[in-house]
Amino acid sequence: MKSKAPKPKPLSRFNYTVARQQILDTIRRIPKGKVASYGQVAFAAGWPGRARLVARVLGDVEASDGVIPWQRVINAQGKIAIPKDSPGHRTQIRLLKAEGVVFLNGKVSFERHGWQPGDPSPLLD
DNA sequence: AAACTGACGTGAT
DNA sequence: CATCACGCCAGTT
Repeated sequence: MKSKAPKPKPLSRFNYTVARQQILDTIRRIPKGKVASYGQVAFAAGWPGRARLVARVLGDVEASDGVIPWQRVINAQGKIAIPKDSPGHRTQIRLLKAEGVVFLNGKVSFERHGWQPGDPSPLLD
């Protein structure tokens, strides 16, 4: 059998405004020195399977959203999701290194820095 | 309305 | 480990 069935998800008309707020709140809970993948954030925010929604929200994020530790969200491969050439790419690496995140071969080890929703929520860090 | 575009994820090659 | 192909989702063209 080759079915993959990661179990999509029914769900009906969601509200981008609401979803965005939940996603940003979730990201705010990631402690300094830790990282989470897009899919992980989506799941923790209550939108399983919406990794791309998280990406979109982060892309739209502005100063008006307050302090969002956006740099702590990377892809499931432990790599920076922003295009290599983009200036944001280097910025993200700089910010993460500044908080103690270690890069090995351009990748972050979830084993070492992976955030778990059960961890204490600094809520400010 | 159809096609295209991504700061995604996963399994196969 | 690098690529590719798909699946998925919401916003843009």
